[in-house]
Amino acid sequence: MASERYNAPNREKHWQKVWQEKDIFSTDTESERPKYYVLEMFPYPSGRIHIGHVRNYAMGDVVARFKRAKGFNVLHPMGWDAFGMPAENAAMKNKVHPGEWTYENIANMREQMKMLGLSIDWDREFATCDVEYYHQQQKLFLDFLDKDLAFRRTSKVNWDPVDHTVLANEQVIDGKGWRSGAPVEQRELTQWFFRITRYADDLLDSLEDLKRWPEKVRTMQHNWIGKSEGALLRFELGEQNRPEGFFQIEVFTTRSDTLFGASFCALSPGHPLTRKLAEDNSELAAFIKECEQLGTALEDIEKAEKKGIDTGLTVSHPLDDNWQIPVYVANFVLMDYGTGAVFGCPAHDQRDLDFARKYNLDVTPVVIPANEDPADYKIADIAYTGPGKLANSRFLDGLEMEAAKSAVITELDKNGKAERQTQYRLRDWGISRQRYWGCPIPIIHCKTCDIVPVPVEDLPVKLPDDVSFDKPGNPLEHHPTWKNVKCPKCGSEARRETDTMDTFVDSSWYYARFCSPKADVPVVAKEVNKWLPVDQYIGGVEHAILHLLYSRFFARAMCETGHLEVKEPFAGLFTQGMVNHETYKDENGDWLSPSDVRIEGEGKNRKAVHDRTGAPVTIGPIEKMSKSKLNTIDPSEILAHYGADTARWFMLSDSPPERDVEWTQAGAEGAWRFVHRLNRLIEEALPKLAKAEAPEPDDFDEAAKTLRQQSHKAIDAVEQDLENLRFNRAVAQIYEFTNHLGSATKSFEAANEGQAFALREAATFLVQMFAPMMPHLAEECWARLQYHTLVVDSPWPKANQALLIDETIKIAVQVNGKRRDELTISPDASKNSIEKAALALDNVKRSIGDKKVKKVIIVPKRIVNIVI
RNA sequence: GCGGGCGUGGCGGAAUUGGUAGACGCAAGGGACUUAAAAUCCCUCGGCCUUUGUGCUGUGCGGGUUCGAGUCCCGCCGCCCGCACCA
Repeated sequence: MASERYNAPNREKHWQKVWQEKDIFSTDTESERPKYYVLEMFPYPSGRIHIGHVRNYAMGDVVARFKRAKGFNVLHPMGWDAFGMPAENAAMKNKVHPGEWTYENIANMREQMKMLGLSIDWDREFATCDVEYYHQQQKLFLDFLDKDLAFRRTSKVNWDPVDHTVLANEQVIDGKGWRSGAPVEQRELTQWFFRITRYADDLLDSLEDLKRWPEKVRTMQHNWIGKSEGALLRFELGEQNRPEGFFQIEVFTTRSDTLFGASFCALSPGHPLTRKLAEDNSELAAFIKECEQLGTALEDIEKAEKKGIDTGLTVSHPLDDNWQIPVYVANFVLMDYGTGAVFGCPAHDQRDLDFARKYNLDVTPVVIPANEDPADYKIADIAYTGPGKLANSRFLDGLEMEAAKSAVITELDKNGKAERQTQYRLRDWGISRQRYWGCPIPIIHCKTCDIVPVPVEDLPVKLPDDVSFDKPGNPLEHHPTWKNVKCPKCGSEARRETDTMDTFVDSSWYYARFCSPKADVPVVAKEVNKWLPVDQYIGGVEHAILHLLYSRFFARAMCETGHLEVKEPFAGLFTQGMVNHETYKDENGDWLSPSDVRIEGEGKNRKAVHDRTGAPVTIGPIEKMSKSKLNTIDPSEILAHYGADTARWFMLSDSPPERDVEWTQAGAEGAWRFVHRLNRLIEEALPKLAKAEAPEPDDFDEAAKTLRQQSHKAIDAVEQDLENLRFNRAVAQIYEFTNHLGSATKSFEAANEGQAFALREAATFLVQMFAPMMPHLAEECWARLQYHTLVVDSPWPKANQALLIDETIKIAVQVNGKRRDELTISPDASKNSIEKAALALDNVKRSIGDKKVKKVIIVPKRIVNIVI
């Protein structure tokens, strides 16, 4: 009777075909059911799916299938984030066209993803490098331009002076270009920007409404926008040495209260005054050059040792003309934030303190903590940033910080030396990229008409196919004909904009495009307003700020340009953790792939050798899977061997989805065994089950009733876990329930009507509760249970509330916080009767001894604590 | 450097959100079945103790709040993510 071993890969193919033939996953656009839009962050088509993708898409698929079972009309699309640097790198390395490389990768990955059995509406698939997609994106750009949401200004880029090319931050390694090895320089280029700062306040305030976003993501975005209310202060330059045309330094500060603690002013290396001074100060010019070699990445700039140069200039203190303050140029002052200049108050800012110690500048505390005496309060190595009362500050002495801030601004405002100002850390979004493989910016530069948008009817501006990557730099720049065009306005010789858009632009509106993926407008209002916002968006935390903030900007910008009515694109967000794996190195210290490594022994004796040569291998730390460390697992081997259900189940088990997981062979095998166990269990239970259409009997014996309670509790618990994306807990529930059903299958009798019914109910529930996670096996079992339907179409069972309530519960009894016994009692027993019963327990009596009971704490349904 | 997060047995983790720490799974050990193996099934499984208990101890480390802390507060340590041109 025992069936053939379940051939998962084989049966999975079968069920995928059935779903496809019945067109199960095409979105029903006419449905009356409530909509539910599930979206996972779409993948970059690197060529092969990654186990992290399996985790991400398995989660999304569980949500999609679960919501479908709950009666929603589900939209669950998939596409490709297909523009970007890797395609160009491949082109340079392998002489293959980026487009060809990308589409080939997409084909491979699509095939792999289809093996996962995802409930995706593949009819809506697109790649961002499809002309049809970027055509619409170019229209959006022109609309943004119209509303002044797109504009040009200069900004700095990393410049490789040998390759004559712009470098991405990740291409700058220790201040040198990754290919040429030449020290990077900074260059000012005129580039295109999106005016995200227009919505700074709205992007900030609306975070509060995103109730189904992780708190940490909201906090990160809040800090990223970085609204700070402060003051703009003006320091007059001393007449000595000051360059022509410069009279003052403007400084933004949130700590105007510390103005009497100022001991220096510092300019950014990029400040106009710095530039001017450097013209005839070679030391300063060299310093600027040194700063520029750090590249444009903020991280590198802030990690660098704090350094400065005394310019020899002084400014007068805004509140005392006789007080001269030295002016430095410092590498930690950012040109992009505030005014590019700061005043330093070393006592109350750590960076300023470090700088002051290095250059022997005064450190005068002006804010004194409550428990300190102003007369002898000194700052050592740590700046004091907390609250306190002002001291050493003339008319401010004794004031609280906030009062002092106001007092300073009010005083300075009288003679125009200060005004209140709000600053944001958020900067406008630079979208220009000097690269080929991106969406062309639809602009023509004409000598007479200046910037001319490409007329909508002339769109799309297609990327030319005949490009060469032999020369470093942007192939569009070198293209002989593409670049040269006639001006659409005056007809004279003009040239195309050769910058393409940041790939973040592509991913900032794809969620909207999925609602009408074939339309010849960016979005069809009726569709997009019906489906948006995305009800559940799932992806990695690494996108917590940029991608999600840009998408929120785009929705707003698309509202302003009349495309959308929904300004928040993602109502629910879930950020899943990464998949990690052990790392391995051979004797030469080179990384090894897990597939080349054989593990021997267990626990402390565990060691690794090279699979083919037997050479010893060092087991390294468990790290994020990355190509450079070779610790990636190719899911296609897993899929071919164990099947999709095993891979999906394992990725959903154990680890909470928001946390990282480690891929282990043992874990995969455990999941695989469970697949077989379920299959066997249904097989074994079959002869004892009531008929599919059998009515509910009037009577159930104790055993049948217990199983029914377990079934209903399990379906209820799994429902709640899936609703809250706690997949690991749902998995544990299912394991536990499977154990119950396993015992019942052994002892129950087919002839006992109540037992047969309870058993069928349990088996049915079990299949339905694991169906979202292991959909293929579920169809297999569903068919075996003689239902002539598909489990994918079956509605989620409703738990019977009456079966969820226990007649008695156990609560712990503590004496002085230590557990001494437990009490079995009715869940609605009164406090009084609980206390009586608890005090009557032998163990409790012994623990109390002859001591006096001081207090009895009773939390109904939870605990009793007797304090003696 | 700045911002955010995480830390519980050999391992992944659970803990009704302040109420019996270790559910469930993996690994391991023992046993059953088998000519044998695989598969399967059953049992044990945080640490300590010449007191095996109604015992002590235990959630990264050190303090604190509370009748009660893995959970809250303060201070450390370690790891991870982001930092605007990787996607």
